[in-house]
Amino acid sequence: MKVVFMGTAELSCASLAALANDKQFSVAAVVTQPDRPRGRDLKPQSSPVKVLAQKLDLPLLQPERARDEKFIAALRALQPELIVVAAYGQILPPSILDLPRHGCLNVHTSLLPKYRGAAPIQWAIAHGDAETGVTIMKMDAGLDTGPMLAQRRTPISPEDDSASLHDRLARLGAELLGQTIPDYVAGKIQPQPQPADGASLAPKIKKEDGRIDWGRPAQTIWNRLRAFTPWPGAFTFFDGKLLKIWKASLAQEVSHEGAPLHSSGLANGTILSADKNGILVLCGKDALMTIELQREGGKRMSAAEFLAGHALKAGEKFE
RNA sequence: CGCGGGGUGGAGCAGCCCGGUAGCUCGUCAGGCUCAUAACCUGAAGGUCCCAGGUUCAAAUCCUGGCCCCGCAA
Repeated sequence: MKVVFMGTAELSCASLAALANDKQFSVAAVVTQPDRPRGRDLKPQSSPVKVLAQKLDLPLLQPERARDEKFIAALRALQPELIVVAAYGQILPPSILDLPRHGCLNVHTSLLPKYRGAAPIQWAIAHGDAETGVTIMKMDAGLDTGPMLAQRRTPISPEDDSASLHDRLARLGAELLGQTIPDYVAGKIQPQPQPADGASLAPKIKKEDGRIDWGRPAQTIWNRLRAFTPWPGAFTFFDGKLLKIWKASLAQEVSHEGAPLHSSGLANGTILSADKNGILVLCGKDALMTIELQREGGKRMSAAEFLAGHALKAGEKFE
């Protein structure tokens, strides 16, 4: 069956690979975003999908805008029977959605209708959800509102951050896609409308989302830290410099000099202790044990390494 | 040439502005203390100060050119 694949991010690559490796599919073209300035020199860089497509020796299309008439004409000329979309990064017009006989399928990394939008993985962790998953749906004109074909769940563990969950969901999505398409095309799966209840949006993450608000409960900060790792990273300021926190653990029932924390009178963000186990920081509720961090311009390192070169004393504050 | 920080014993940093014996915290090793320890005390080993030129009586330090790492930005 002739398919066209549309994707841009790293997440898309597993799905593209699955399609390309499966003999029942023939990938007529790969559509990805144009090369964008990236990296330290701000030079245009290929998207991960472009790199993979070139490696697989697949035809590549990089329209500036997906709704461009010329691009749509080119797409139509390929006569795809199905279009598969995964983290492409542009809204597709109805003329594309209706172009292939079997429509457009999308791999979305959440249990729809929860977390529609750009950053479902991150928000599932940030909200402390016990599980998330991946959904294959038939695209319609709305934002991730199309009827669903298949879903698969995965638990979110305390060790998960967005990087680990991303990789797992990318794999799951690719697997599920390969299993679902044949049944769908054969008419064995009827797309089911998304439930009206439980819908929510997972908006794009902004840099500022990574800024730690020490006034929040440690549990919340910890969830957000894992959600925003590796990007944009959970960060705070110390000594006027940006300080990223890569890893931390929750420290509940902490006391300060024998007294419960909330009556200590200390400001949120205050360093309660600093030793090789980590840097313990007071939060709105409980405390956060910082165990891996990185100063701006510096390398990522353990708290013990950091403390060897930066004299941190109890009582100083993270801002 | 988008902006900026950095490369100093094994790790993390100071010293550089204002050239003149390379220092700190930790690790390692040896000894001591201890029922014992990741604790404490004493001592020791370990460095082409990223590379190549230049200036100078003298360069980690000043100048020029490279290489590498990182933050911002995307």
